[in-house]
Amino acid sequence: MANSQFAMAVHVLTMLADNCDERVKSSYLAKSVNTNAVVIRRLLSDLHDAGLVVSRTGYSGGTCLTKDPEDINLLEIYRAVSHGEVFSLHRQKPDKDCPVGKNIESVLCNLQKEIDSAIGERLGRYTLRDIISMVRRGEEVFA
Amino acid sequence: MANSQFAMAVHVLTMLADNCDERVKSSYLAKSVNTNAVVIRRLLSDLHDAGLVVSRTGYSGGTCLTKDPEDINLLEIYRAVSHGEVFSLHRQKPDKDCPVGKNIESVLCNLQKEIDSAIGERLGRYTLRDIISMVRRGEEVFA
DNA sequence: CATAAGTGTAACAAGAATAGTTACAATATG
DNA sequence: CATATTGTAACTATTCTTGTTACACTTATG
Repeated sequence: MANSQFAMAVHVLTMLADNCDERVKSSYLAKSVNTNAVVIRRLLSDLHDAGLVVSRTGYSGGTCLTKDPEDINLLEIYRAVSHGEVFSLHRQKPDKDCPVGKNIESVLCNLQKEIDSAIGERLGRYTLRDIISMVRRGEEVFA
Repeated sequence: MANSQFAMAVHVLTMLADNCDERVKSSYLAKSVNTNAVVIRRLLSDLHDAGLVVSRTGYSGGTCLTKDPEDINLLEIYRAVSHGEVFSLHRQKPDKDCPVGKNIESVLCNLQKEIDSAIGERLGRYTLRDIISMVRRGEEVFA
């Protein structure tokens, strides 16, 4: 199944950035993302582990960013929620008796790293502040 | 489940490049990749659609490359087998009544395109010939 | 021309990952 | 104490990829 955690994470963090002054509830985020509040809380748990948000339980609980939106870049978000790589290596180990099978994995593994770093470089260019600006510009454009 | 089509495709095409002079059988490829021959034939079908290989049925049938290895770059291979993007957008459409929900998708969609083009740029740097060289170098190193 | 060795592909089962749902303990406010 | 909220476990549902079986069709060869 397609993994939409990064999309949801950016969405959620943008909402939090847009409500820096208050604790935002998972049910509120869930409504905007159009999913279940538990799904949001699981996502927030990962973002918390990455040090991006902090939550409070109980009455008037909710979640806030730990930093200013301009200090959170998309690479951090990507790293916080994405397990795995751009493309996967072989599911079953190739045949070591074949000259190609024997070495193809390490070649692909290096390639994987190179692609990942290219993605990281690109994602690192944008902060949550940029996303907010783009979202707001979109609002004007399509209003 | 993790998608390993690109890894398998590079593996298979490398094998074909290593055996340019003969028609290679799906069972032979399957043994090196360590999977079922039908899985290989399905993959070859995609590669055929992309114009990278040509097959022949019947007795002494099999598959060959359509071009020299130096004329096939990794981006073509990636495009031939990968459906979908680096990260997925929302599974359910976000709430259009929320200012963020309303616009976040188009922002993420543009980001998706930008990341994809970064990947494409990087993959375009390498040809199948480069992969063969790397595989061979690996052979010497670990022999 | 019969047989053997292939590909192409459909149909289905198996496996794995993501997301959705329910339930409930723990926690904080008033 | 009553209420609202998070955190998380457990289970189900959905979706995607891979593996397997089966078989029609194609080609070379004796």
